[in-house]
Amino acid sequence: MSEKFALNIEEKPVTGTQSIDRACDLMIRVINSEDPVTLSELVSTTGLAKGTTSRILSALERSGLLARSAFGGFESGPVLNQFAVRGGAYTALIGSLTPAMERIADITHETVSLAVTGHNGIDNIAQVEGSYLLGSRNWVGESVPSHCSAAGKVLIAFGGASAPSTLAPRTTETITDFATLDAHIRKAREVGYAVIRNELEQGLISVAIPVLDASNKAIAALSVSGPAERITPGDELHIAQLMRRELNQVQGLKQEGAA
Amino acid sequence: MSEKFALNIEEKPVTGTQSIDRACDLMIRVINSEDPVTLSELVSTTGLAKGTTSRILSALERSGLLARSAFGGFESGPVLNQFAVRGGAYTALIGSLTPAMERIADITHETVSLAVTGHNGIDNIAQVEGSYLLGSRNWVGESVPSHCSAAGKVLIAFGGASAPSTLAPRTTETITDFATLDAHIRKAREVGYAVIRNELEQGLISVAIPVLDASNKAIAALSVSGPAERITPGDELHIAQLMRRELNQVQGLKQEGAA
DNA sequence: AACATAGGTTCCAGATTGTGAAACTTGTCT
DNA sequence: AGACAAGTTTCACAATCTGGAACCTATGTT
Repeated sequence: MSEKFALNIEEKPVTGTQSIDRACDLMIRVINSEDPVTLSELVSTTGLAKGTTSRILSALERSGLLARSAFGGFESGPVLNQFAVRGGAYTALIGSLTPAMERIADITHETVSLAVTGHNGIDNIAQVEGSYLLGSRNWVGESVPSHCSAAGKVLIAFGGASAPSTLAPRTTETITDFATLDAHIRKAREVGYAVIRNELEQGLISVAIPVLDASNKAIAALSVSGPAERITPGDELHIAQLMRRELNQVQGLKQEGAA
Repeated sequence: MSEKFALNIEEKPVTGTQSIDRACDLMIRVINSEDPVTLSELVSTTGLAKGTTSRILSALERSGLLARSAFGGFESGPVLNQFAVRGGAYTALIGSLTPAMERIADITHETVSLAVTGHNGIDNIAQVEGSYLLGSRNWVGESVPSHCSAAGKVLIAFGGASAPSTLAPRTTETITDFATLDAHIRKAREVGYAVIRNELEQGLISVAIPVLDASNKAIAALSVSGPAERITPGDELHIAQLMRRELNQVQGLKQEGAA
């Protein structure tokens, strides 16, 4: 009944951190950009005053989080780059699952991906290429909406993500109403895997299973993706079973059936 | 002549960013820590008020830069972890030099390291192990002072870093006066490589050459490290020449002899 | 069960701090 | 030279952040 309202309640006032929020916003814009971002670009995209932006960026630079590129513009600084070479927080997870992902890629010849719940959608954190020439490009480091990715659906189904507040369409087949999404989530919870067919991009099929922790909560999603010509509806179950089988070989992830 | 003064002038007033400076400090403490850091720990180490710390950390969490660990405490958040899997700013450099580093390790059997100028010293960003059992441990992600590392000396000598303001001793042989350091820097500039013998740690020898950009400015340093028993003073030149030879094979780094 | 403690969040009055317009540099193109 | 673009600094003002204290809420103790 409260579905109509459930989405708008997110807003909280949150005060006392204006400058920090602005600094975070600037920093994220800089590190998420391929190329260095100039002060003026940031001024025009954020709408902040030029002086304010300059002052904040200088502070971020002083701390080493950001740096000025030799050719002008801001980019990630030594502190963050150093953090990156250490590998971030996902290293252990990626390391333990890579062998399984490689075996799955060997068998299916399709691209195998690992994704986690991110700050704004589902984040792809690792990928192993299949042998087909036609396959997914490398999308490590990118995010996709949870309602139109197989990984997103299983993560929602198994408690690893919450449903998005808006269902933006990506194709004509993207799920755009909550009732349908809910049906897919329930189905995923029932059968243990989720599928997208043309919902993220025309012709792209993806099958995902959850990576569960000791309490059966999803901490990540493992998926196989390929073109509709190769992955038929009849293949979905087999792919899911194959992934489950390989994942069960992996040590130290969960104790099966901790009821 | 002005050497006596040159060191104390660093201090600038810098105002208008108190809260951002504090946020950066907290963030850096969190991401540089192995394990999640709790609010109370941060309160006691920084001396900030509890309420202030809580508010700042919440803002950082809200932005996705930090996150709360499932077991309590703060750790790197999805935005930074995602940045890390994309590889940070050093990916291209590491990728292009890794083959050369592996060949050097094959030939010398010693540990080969790549380092850049960091926010606070020299940052090790990649390493290839030699075959000896006795060798350097993996110090990727760690920093060393520039005056007692071979990488630091060449980076200073070839314009990639500035000399440190204080020369803290690490061993009895660490250079602690600027005149001696200056002599080493000049020598490095002259012969094209730098050496440390017991200056960082007793028994540790390291030979480094600069990785130059198109304008002959050092952007990184390549080094070979091993125990004094294996790397004699007579070996230093050969190691440097070997590294230079392998580095010259690498495409796209610089045009040799650009006036 | 009541109590105590630790770890964290929220509140609020007050002034320190951050703000933004404009002036000022610095560098680049015509 | 002159004009322009990009970035930094200045300054008066008040909005924003501060920090102490009160307030939660688990967890452990008697």
